[in-house]
Amino acid sequence: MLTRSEEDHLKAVFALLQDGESAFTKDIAARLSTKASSVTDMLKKLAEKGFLKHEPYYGAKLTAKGTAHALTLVRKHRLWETFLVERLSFGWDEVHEVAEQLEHISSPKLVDRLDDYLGNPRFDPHGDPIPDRQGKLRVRKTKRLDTCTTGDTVRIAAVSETTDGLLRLLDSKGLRIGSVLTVQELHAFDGSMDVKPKSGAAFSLSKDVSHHLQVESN
Amino acid sequence: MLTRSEEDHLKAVFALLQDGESAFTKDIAARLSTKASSVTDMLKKLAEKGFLKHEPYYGAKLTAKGTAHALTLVRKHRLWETFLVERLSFGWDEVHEVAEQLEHISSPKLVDRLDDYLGNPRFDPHGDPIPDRQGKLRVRKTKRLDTCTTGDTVRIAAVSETTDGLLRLLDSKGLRIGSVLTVQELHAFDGSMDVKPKSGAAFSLSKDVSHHLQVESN
DNA sequence: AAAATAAATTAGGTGAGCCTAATAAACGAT
DNA sequence: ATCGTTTATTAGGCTCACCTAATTTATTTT
Repeated sequence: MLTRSEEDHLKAVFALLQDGESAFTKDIAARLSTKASSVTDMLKKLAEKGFLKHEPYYGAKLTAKGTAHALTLVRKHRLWETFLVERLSFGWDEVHEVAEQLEHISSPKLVDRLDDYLGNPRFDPHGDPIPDRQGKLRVRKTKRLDTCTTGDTVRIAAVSETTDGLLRLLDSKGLRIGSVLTVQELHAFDGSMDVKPKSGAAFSLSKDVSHHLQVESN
Repeated sequence: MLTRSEEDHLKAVFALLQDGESAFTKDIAARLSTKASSVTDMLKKLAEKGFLKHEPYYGAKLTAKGTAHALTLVRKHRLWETFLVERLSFGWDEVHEVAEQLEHISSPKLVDRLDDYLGNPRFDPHGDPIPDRQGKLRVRKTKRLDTCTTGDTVRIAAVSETTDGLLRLLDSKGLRIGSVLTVQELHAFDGSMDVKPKSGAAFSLSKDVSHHLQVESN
């Protein structure tokens, strides 16, 4: 059994590895708002328990066991978010903290029943894929909005950074998962782009925003 | 903010006081499977924080603040049990441990939304009353089955000790909340009684069992 | 390649929440 | 009323998950 803190560290490692390279001590610490030395302690413990490999000074890599456990956490987190939004009418921008607590509830039966109750959803309210019972992640072929070019018409599939600020900004523009929009113009000097939603007036999105929107071709 | 352990101690005190007299150190320790000395520590802390009054050697009494907080815990526990049984098809005898975890999730919004989602139920699957948003407990006038006499026809309203053993025993006899039965004969020598369900053959219930069944007149 | 810088680890300390053992208080029986 | 038993508290110690400060390793700059 893992403690809540151990699970948080495991999830942080998993999340960092998802985004590309190694998970470094300082990045894990930043993500969890703790200090590097605390992270080192934890990495040693998790390595001893067989959830990851810790290469001192070169970060951590997950073992199969660690990946499997991290996926159950992601599964729980996203299922609870789905429950909160779809059944309890929470806004998609206010579910994160609560799901952060709920994901640590330990009851395999509960997770699977919840999954069935929600109709075995494939994606959560942010458009992120929900691992299935076996821990398989179904991925979609998406690209970042900031890699699109003029004329592309795409559907928003996911938001990769779920900060309150970004989520509220999107909400204020009327954007959500599934929104369809066309790229109208690219501004090279600051990376911003003008986009036009299917219905409504065009507006501008900064690079900061478009970088975090995963889209699929329409 | 209270820690999980503090909340567990608070709830134990509340539960003991419900059943009558003072909450003594040893009883709290027994309920939480810890040692008396640990409980003393915790009682001091909770007293300092204003949730209870600790009279050394004479147990603990809750303050208004303590009672209010305990009631929010009871509310959460019973709402989650209701959710698990009514929405996720859990058996009423397998929800306790999970609800024990869920009750510590801290989000007032979540509790109230869940309450609405479930249709503001007044009683949980064990027949115990669910405190409302203001912490008010609606009580029913019930008596224990072992205080009934021959000829009484009553409906099972609640089970006061929710051990797995007792719940399964009831299940095996076909008894549940709402079951109606008639007292047929009392056996003074061991306190057992013969009861006949509305449909089906009569059987015997030990004092141990009838003592924990809260019933209301039919 | 030596020096400066950045990052990670180690060493050592703290508070929370538990424990055991020792002591003190309350209670029940004679 | 005193003795013996039960129960509670205190004293002191342990582990866990954090911290700061010191040290070591890796990387970048010159």
